[in-house]
Amino acid sequence: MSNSEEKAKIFKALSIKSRVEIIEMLKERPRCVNAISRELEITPAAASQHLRILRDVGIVTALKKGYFVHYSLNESVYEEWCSVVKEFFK
Amino acid sequence: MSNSEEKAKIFKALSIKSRVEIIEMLKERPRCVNAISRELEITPAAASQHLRILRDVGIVTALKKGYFVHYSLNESVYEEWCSVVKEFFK
DNA sequence: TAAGTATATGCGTAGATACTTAAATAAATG
DNA sequence: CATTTATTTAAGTATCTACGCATATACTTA
Repeated sequence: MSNSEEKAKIFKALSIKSRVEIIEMLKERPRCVNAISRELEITPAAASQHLRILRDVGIVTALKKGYFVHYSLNESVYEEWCSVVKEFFK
Repeated sequence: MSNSEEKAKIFKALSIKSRVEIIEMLKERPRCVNAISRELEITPAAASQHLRILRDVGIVTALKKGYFVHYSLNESVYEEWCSVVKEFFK
């Protein structure tokens, strides 16, 4: 994947308000789908779908605990994104 | 516009490889549509449409010179985007 | 004014995307 | 085992998007 394709991929994952907000929330602490959907006032299905997209690009990880799924920020991918984006916006 | 909506708007404008590349090019120096379309190997029409989208969000400006239109980065908007993005990725 | 060049725009198409509802799956618990 | 709760997935719909082509517009120059 070319450099600009990589950047576009990152930006695309964050091109929707709900997903930006999910990342902001997960920067504070991990949360389950229900908590996310309640805070963002979207249906659990919609939250789940956004989380799948974020999982697909690796920025969040899911950990099943009982019937809750705890989503958290993937710190190493986040750091990677930080450098890529800072390199673009320098 | 909410803070995360603003961020999503910025990310969305950059969610396509061609547009990321256009910004990279314009960071170097202004260019006309033809130069952009040739460098990116896309039709002038496609370049023009991407430039319109980038113009709509204010990140580039168009300056007509004869029958060339010189596109350049809007430095102040770019600086604004830098702070918004750096605040998100800190 | 005719021809050539640069850019913009309208329109159609194919594919992507976001969202909703409903059903399926999985785990906990009475 | 039946019920409840959390999450995912499927299916459907509406909307958006990128792109190409054709055409229009604008400007230059012979």
